[in-house]
Amino acid sequence: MDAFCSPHASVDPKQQPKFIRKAEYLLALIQTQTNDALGIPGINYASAKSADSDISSFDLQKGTYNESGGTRTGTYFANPGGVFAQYYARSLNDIKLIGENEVSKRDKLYVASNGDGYLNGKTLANAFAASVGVDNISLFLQCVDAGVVSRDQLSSLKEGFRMKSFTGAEKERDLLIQLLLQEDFRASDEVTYYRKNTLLLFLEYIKNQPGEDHNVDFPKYVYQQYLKAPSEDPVYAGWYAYYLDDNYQYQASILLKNILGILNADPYKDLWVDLGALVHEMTVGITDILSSHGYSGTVEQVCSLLKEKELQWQQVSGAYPAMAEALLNLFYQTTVNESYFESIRDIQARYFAMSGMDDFSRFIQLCKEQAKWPLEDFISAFLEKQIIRKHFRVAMRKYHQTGIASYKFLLEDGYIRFLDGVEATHMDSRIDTVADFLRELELYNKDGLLPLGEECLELEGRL
DNA sequence: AGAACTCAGGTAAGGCCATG
DNA sequence: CATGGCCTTACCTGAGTTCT
Repeated sequence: MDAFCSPHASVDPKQQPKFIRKAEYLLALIQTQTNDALGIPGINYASAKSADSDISSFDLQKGTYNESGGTRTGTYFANPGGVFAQYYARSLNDIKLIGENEVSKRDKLYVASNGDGYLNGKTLANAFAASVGVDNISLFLQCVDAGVVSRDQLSSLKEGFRMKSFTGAEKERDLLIQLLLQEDFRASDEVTYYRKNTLLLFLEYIKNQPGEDHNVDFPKYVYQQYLKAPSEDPVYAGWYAYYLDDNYQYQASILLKNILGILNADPYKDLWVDLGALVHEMTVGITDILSSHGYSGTVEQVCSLLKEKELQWQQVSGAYPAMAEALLNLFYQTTVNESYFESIRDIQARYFAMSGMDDFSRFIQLCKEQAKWPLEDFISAFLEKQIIRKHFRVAMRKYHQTGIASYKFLLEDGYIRFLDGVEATHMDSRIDTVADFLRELELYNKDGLLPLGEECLELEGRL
């Protein structure tokens, strides 16, 4: 952005995506010269071009816009604004590295931010420029301007644009660490450090898992810590609530997936099925399995049975065992976390209010309200209202808004009919991405915390 | 109401690795 | 070496939200 804005400050913002796309494509071409190009956007397209020995120099215009001027097909990346607009711009704006200058009502120009108390984009851009080197920067910009790059030029550019290492770029690395640990950009008057505290919590997690597989679930770790010592800290509490909610969404998706599986198999395949009868049949199938494991009676009674013993996990196959296990998991989590109900609800209201998602605190509330219900009544009502009708309601709302149908089944006049399949997958906190970033910054490695990581914890009084 | 925007999960290709 | 299942990576679709 800094390179684009300084010499081109008065340029029509419509030109900016063209600059961005050429620069991104050029960067991908440069990475084809290295043998460590994993994670570089557009690398497949760039590699294919690079492998074509008939090409002696690369046309950046051709790689970024197809013959009809579109970007969707035949270019390095489909999104018109490039990787920058699709993945990075919103986040960079949130952390104040870039801003948007409104040129006209419709057109905005991305600019590197300049001052205002946060680490700003210009400072970081300058450190990056120093890491890459003046000669490489000017050659890079020269190629983008000319719209063409030769194999020789790519080969000399690869020395400067090393995407995976901060060796020789310590200033830039230290600024990035500073960036991660600075105050959150404020949406309100309250000063917060949720990002910093999450990152420090992650480093503590690494520190406390010496020699273990660092891909072990971070949210689960925080959840377990919270159960040992409940904390008012919104970062602890937030990840605790996140974990519970994630689990709820996962178990609910297992229920939906299996309902769809039952609908899509004999004897219901391609038929309209009486919803009430179907729900009854599924409930019988599930409660038979639960009672064979000793879980029966009222909701209250099942929950207190779970209080007695640790939930035993087994490999299960078949729709009803999977559904029974999913429901048992939710009852178990309810039992374990019930005493924190008020604080979970408070966390949801304060920090996740915008998500608009069904959350686990509602499930706990259902269990409280329907504590005296027989288990089969609770399960029937839950499957019908919270799983089946819930999906239909959401799909219908989307259809009203957009005209795009996403129904997995049809529901009419008390009858249900399968339409399409869906798989149960984990929601994901994307903590892996955070982990990669902290590792690249040399805060830790596979053996554990590194001196820089120790230093971060020490500076923040976490040792 | 419809366009525009944002992002998370889906998908497929390709690499890795165990097995025989 | 061949086979095939599993995992990771690169890219894109389309769900859901917000703007006009």
